[in-house]
Amino acid sequence: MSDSLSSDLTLLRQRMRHSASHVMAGAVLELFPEAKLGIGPPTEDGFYYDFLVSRPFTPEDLQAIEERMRKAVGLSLPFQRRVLSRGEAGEQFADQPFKLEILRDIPPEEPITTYRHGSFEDLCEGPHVATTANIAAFKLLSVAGAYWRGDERKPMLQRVYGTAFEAQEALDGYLHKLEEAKRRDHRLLGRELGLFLMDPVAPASPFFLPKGATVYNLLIQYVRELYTRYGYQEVITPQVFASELWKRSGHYENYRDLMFFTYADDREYGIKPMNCPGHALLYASQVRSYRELPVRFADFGRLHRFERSGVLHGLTRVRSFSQDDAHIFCTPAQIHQETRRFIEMLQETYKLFGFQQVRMALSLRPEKRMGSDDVWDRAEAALRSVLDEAGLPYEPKPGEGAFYGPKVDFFVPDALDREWQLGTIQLDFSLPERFDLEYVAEDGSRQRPVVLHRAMLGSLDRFLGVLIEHYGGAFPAWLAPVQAVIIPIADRHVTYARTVEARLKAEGLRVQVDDGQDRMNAKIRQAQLQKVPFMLVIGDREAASQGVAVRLRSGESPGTMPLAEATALVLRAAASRV
RNA sequence: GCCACCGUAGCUCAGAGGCAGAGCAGCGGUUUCGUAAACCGCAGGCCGUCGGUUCAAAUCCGACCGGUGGCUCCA
Repeated sequence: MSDSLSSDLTLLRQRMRHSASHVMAGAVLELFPEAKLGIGPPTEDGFYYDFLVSRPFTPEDLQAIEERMRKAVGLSLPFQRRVLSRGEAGEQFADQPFKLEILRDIPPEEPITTYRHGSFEDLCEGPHVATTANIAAFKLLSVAGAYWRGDERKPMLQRVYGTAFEAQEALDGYLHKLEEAKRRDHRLLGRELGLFLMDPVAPASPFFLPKGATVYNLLIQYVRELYTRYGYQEVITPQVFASELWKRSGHYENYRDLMFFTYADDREYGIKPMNCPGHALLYASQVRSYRELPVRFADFGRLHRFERSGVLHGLTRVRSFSQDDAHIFCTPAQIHQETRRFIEMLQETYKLFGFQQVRMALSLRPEKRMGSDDVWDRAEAALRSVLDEAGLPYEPKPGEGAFYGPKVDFFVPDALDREWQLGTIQLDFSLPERFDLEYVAEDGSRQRPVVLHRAMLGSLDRFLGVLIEHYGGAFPAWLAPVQAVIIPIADRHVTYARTVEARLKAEGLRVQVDDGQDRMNAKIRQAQLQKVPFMLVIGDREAASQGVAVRLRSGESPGTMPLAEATALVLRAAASRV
């Protein structure tokens, strides 16, 4: 599909979905005449409309609304645009307080327009499809609470979500994708594959079972290899710091609600939510020369953040986690080079995991900030030039930066085309000030370094959750917690199976013998369900020939081969990291 | 934190005022099998917790804890 075609389709869908939201609002008003209307825009995947109603919608209500919508679509009602004066509009929406509020916010020079289909007329810029019949295929999906204007101090409305497509097949495809996403849910796979569990005694804090811990540690091992190549030094820092530290770093003032505290000897301690203050102490522990910069401290320390209960989700939003975290202390002139090297490392890594398209967002100076304009100018320019040189598209986001510095966030689509934010690199002018960090420059003067907070995978817990969904639980051989299951057909084959096991283990492979009483068929089924990459079946023939019959989880069977050959096959797959 | 919904065996779920159920998993036995589920049996429960209504509560009501989908948040 060409770019112009795909953008035409995007526009068509936007219109259709916007129109569908109007049709939905019309249907809701027919069924709930007292409903007050919020807004009803199209979204990335569909549309929604917000309503203030006396009672929340039930699934039955959704059905009834959808039926009314189908009627309206069947009637091929034209969408008619109308330009109103402010007075007319005020009258038209006299009993719709939210619409009046929107009306007040429309700049005086802009025209007021409405769109009408049938007897329903809504304040709206448009555009819309020609008639309701153009809404080819739609479905209402869910209902949830949503604050008016996204403000938690404002009333909570009922938001009905739906989606619409230009053809039934496209809608079916989308619904199928939702099903597939459900099937790959890392919370289900995490249990089925024996990777991790959660327990109410530690809400939102994962327990990694042996298999999950294996994958987790393999990720760390991979990152450590990169660190060796890219010049990072790993450090280990405390878990709990007296509150003085958090006061000094500013976390106590700005981040306290998200921290856990503990008390001992009449002293208050904060459990670390971030590694940076600890690393600042390490940096400050000795006089630093410009010759040793950049200093890159990496830390896999466990972090705890008291996330609000409503935001928690599986491994992707937890209260206890580790990051592939590192802080780079460098001169302002080194920002460019350090950022460039980081992006190189990050792209190498994302490619390895099969995340092809990296999207980047560059968050620029906010209203409230620290550091001089000169420093911001140089920092932003440094980031821009790196991104431009990398030839990667990025979206500048004015005002979105943290008060302590600009940042770049990295997003990738997974196997189901869902986008995740993984990496980030954030400049920090505040931390060096607060900890009075210095280095001795060439001319002997004391200078202030800049700190770069950076992570490629982000929270490893979250990244593991993303990977589970990305791979659907079928980890590539290098990451699979069990790389091969050895399946003896009958008890008399167990002895030889143990020999095979010993041979593979000697090569550093993670293997298991299934010596249970099940039939071979059941053992294969079990290994398939556990998504083990290799199954090595051993019966009379194999035992006699000192070979193994190889089966892959794809269902392919390369057949029987000598043990040495099978070992090499598994080793190659594990070593290639693909 | 806010709105809605949900908590019954390890897992998936049935039971909706009157004796606590099934399948899978587990355990025991029989079977020794050639590429996705052998057969028979056994065991398994403070029905999330606390309180209330009732002769009687898994079931109705309330609070709390935990989870799910959104919203907000993600210095």
